[in-house]
Amino acid sequence: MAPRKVNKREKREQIIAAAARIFAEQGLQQSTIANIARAADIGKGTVYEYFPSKQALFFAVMEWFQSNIVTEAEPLIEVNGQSEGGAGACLRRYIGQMMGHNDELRELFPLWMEFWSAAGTGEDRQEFAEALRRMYGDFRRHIAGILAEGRRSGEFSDEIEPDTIAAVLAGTLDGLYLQAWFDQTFDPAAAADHFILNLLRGISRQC
Amino acid sequence: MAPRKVNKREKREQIIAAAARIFAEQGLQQSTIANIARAADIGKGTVYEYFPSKQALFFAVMEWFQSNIVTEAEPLIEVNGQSEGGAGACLRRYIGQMMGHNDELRELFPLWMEFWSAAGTGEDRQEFAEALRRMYGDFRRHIAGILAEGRRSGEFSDEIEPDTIAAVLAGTLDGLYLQAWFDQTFDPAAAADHFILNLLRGISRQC
Amino acid sequence: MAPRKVNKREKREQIIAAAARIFAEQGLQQSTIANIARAADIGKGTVYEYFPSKQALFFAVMEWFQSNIVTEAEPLIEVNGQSEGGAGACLRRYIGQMMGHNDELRELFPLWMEFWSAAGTGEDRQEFAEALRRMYGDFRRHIAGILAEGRRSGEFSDEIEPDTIAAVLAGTLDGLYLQAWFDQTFDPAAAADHFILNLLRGISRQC
Amino acid sequence: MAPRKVNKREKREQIIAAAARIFAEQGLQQSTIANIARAADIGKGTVYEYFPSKQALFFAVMEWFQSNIVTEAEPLIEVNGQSEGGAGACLRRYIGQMMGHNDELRELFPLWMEFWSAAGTGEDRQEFAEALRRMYGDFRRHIAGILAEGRRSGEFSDEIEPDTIAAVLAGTLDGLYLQAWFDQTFDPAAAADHFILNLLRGISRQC
DNA sequence: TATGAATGAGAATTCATTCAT
DNA sequence: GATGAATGAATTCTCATTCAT
Repeated sequence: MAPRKVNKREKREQIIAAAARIFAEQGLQQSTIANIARAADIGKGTVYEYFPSKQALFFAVMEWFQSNIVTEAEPLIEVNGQSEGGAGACLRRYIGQMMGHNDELRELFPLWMEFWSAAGTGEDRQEFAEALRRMYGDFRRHIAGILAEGRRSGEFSDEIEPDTIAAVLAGTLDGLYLQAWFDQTFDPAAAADHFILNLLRGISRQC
Repeated sequence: MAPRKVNKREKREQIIAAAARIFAEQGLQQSTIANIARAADIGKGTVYEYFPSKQALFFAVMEWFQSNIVTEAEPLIEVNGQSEGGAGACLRRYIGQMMGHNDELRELFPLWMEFWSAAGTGEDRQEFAEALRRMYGDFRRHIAGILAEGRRSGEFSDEIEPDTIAAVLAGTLDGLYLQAWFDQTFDPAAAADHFILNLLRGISRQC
Repeated sequence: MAPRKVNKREKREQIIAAAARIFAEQGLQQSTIANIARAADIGKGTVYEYFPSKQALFFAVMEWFQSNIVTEAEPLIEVNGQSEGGAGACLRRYIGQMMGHNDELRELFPLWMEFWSAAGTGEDRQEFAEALRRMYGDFRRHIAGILAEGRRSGEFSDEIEPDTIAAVLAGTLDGLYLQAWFDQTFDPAAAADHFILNLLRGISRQC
Repeated sequence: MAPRKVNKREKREQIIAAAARIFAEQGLQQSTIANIARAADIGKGTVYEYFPSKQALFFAVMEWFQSNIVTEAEPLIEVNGQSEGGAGACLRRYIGQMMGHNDELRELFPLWMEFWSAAGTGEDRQEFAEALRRMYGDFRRHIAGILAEGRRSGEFSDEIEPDTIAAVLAGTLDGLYLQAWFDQTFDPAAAADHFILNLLRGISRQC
């Protein structure tokens, strides 16, 4: 009455993980379903048991990426918000966390470029752009929250616009990774910290 | 003696311009040689008289992009470097120039994403990465030059690392465009200015 | 002793009925085993417990169709053969019966086209052609029997060839359904009757 | 300035002819573009230079079939309508012509079955049904014209309905071919003639 | 030099069938 | 017996590239 018992959820994750690796290595276009299936150690057809199309699989990878990476840093804020060292310290910690992802994720960075590309052109760009908007939205909100808190507490100048700065910082982190990708000698975490320190000085009230 | 030499160069440019438009609209993958040829108002085979392959054409677009866009802001520095308002004002002007490109170039922005994608994955990524490195290098050098000048003149703090901040700023501008691409309500030029003002305050000596 | 014997036969019928519906709706090619299984409310694998292949299932549908439809009109002849109104009236009734099938069967008409297609081309066409030959044979024999009876009794001309006319009439009925299928305004039963009346006049002795 | 010079019209016909052969031999489904291309002695991709899809090619075959076969008999009527032997003789000639197509066309008969199948089920059935309607319409109109002429001239009974009889006869011819397909011993032309003679007797005034 | 007709390698996707449970 | 997860053969269609004219 019952066929082979598999954990569909788990297998789905397994395929996504394999696909993420392949997509990161070869790009969306060069990655073939055959490659991905081989990497996931399953048959080509099996991929289609879990995802209706290559595009859908790519989108699933994107969502998986979001939950694993962007969301990962969230706890840092809620808990430590004002406690240790104020908003400035919190911001440094948060940015540091974002830049210091483990190596596995670092290897997946080219995925970002594929996400951008997918959102920039192509049939389903709206869908991809929307997903990216959501990712950036999360991030912006976190940063803006910290900045607003700092402004409210008097740590930061009244004149700063938390939303604007948060948006720019979101872009900054992307750009840092990008620089690091193209210039292997570049240390994005250290650069980010130096930069943030100067920025913090600029937005501090006592400045 | 060489009756069509000019013609050749012109036609090459014409193809590149058409290709840039198509690549920006449809992405590298979706753009077909047929489309590009049609957009350039020539035959498919003619494209191959000027470029050995699609890949090579894409690369040529990249180089054309660099000369047209990145380099465009260069004069601003040399000429106005220290003259009007010091290094801070110069930096603002330079960034403003970079963010304020005309509409034609704005429409070509998706090309960036394609460049990144090409440099992140794929067979010839090294070549593309190298080209991007060069583009960013130009930019970094300009910014670092302004910052170093400001530091030398005493306008900026001794502790700033011009190269690091320049690298981060390069990334920031990319990120700003990206934010604007995904969020149509976002004004990258205004955001950049607000951000830069705060940063300048942070790196100023008197702070 | 054989606790599920009946169940087996019933389930087989259930699958055939579902398959007939799906085949009629979607055609042999477009119908998937998955669709059929779903329509029969069983698992995909279960279909293979009852039929060795899709082709075999299709063939089973064909045989089921024959027993349900073609054979259905048979009793009309044996019983009423000469009794009511002679051979001519009998022929009209028989044809009328064939054209007046209930709606369920009318919906299954596209199956005929699939049968033809299967018998016309493809690997196993011989097998399908043989089955169709049998179906048409039944029908021809019925008609030829009526015609021969009418000739014997003097109702029809001596010169008619019952087998030939029966064969043509078999084709005529197919063609009528076909016309009706493509032209929804066409009433095949009425047309058949008008036609048969004229034909009967032509084969009558007194003509 | 000018590439390889080919007669596109001719090549199109060549592909259609090859496709018709393959479709007739193997059926729509079993025929692959690869087979067709091989039969037409061209590359796979070339097929797509002339037809956007397999479906479209099949449709083109259908239209080609119509112009070659149905239309072929048309001249017979206009010219000989009443001249030689009256409407009855004309009808016999016309039907004879339809049944007596040359061998090449006879071999293509399975195409009909594929046309029906395509029109009975599948995505684009409406389009195919419409095309068949048109073919049958031509045929019906020819026959009905002859019958109406015969009725007007007093050769046929006033009570016949030319349109109805024409519709049934259209179906009859289909059916005859079908019978002949399944029963190789059956001579459709002879059978048709015997049948038509009896029918003509039935619709004649003096009967 | 310019062209576009021809090509075939390659990729996504489908689905009948198998088989472990 | 019943099931549906897994599979890969097979097929359609795309498109960069070649080359005869």
